[in-house]
Amino acid sequence: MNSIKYNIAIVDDHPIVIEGLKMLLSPIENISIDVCLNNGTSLFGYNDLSKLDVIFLDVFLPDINGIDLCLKIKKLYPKIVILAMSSQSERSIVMQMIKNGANGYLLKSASLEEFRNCIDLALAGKLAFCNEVQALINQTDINDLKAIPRLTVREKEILTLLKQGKSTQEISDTLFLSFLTVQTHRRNLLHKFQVKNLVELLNFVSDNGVL
Amino acid sequence: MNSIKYNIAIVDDHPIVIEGLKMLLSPIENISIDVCLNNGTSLFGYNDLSKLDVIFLDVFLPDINGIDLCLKIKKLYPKIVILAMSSQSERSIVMQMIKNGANGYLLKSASLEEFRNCIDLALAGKLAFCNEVQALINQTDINDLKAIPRLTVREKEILTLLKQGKSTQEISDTLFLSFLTVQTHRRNLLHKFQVKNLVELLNFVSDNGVL
DNA sequence: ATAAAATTACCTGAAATCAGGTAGCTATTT
DNA sequence: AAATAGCTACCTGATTTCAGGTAATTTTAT
Repeated sequence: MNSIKYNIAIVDDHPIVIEGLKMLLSPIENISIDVCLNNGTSLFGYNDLSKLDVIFLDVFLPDINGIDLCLKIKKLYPKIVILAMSSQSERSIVMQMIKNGANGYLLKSASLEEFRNCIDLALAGKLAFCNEVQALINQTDINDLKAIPRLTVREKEILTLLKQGKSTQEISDTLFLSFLTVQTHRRNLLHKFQVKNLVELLNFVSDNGVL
Repeated sequence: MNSIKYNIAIVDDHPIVIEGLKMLLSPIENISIDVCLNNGTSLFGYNDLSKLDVIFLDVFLPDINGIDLCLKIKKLYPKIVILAMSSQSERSIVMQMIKNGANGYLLKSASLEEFRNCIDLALAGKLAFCNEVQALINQTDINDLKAIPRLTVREKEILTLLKQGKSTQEISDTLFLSFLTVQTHRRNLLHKFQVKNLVELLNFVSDNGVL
């Protein structure tokens, strides 16, 4: 056997999942698990990032949004195959992940056969989805028409505080901004998301994993 | 070595987690993994249930609530050690699980060392928690002092609509009530839950599984 | 049967949100 | 150098929420 070895990285904040993946990947001969990380930022501290062929990427990480992380990696190294993993199967998240260049999407509830199939497909350079996600992709959903707006840093800050139940006054106090400025940001957020009040905004945000 | 072998069962709907646990448990000599299941009901179809010593039990299962399942198992076989596992660390859930007889609670984000420690502790018949959960248990939480108020039927109806982002006017229209009546109910809800605005109310409701 | 709880509804007034507009300043990109 | 995007801040006015009170009617429980 002189076949090329694929260099693999696993990024997941659940050590137990990393172990499971190792177990799953160990019988496959032409791969080597180079590095396992439990957060997103340390990936950029990894020296041999450019040498990686495949990254197993958890969508929900403690530090960085997996969706944004995927885009960052792909911008730097478009050739790296990214296989997204998560526990929940929210259509919008799957779609965003694919839009950001992910080569596949696996639910952690997928069977071992599905995992193996997806790994094979991904190594072969194809898009790979577990059954449940595949079904999700096939159905055309209404929520897709409503694109998820891109938020600025300030807007994210304010949105986070709104989520905690803070009032405009409290937000302006904590961020050292004018009351009127915060009002403007709130209005812009409602407008961007096409919703009519704060609760609808927060519902959309949590349903679509915006933050 | 003629030490007694512990009979272990793993109940989790994520095959990858089962693999991870197998990997983790495999080096430990005095245990044998008897059965791995991906749902709760099939546990009762398992013939040698009474012979089990330890069950690793996922809290969120597709068919049965892990909290209820724990109680059922403990009623039938109080001697079986149950180690609960979940991804989220919600205090109320951890507390309920312990109340229902669980011998430990592990987050899937716990380190491998924490897993090993907890397994050792549990096998020794002690309560076992990962660090994060232990911290959760130690802190006397404000939410505990704040007892969950009992809601009337009407209040539940209105709360459900508020959760959907409906305004007072919309609620009064859908429930055929006066605008002023709905206002009164809203005020009563805010007062009952000791919160200052709608978002805080809805946060409390979803954090404590009120509805 | 009577008490307690729930539901409905109103009044008043303060506070906050929502909606439209404008506008200066800064940083970044082309 | 000019254009674009982001952040800041103000004005006005309508609408909604929040907070206090009272009170009649209906339902539920003892």
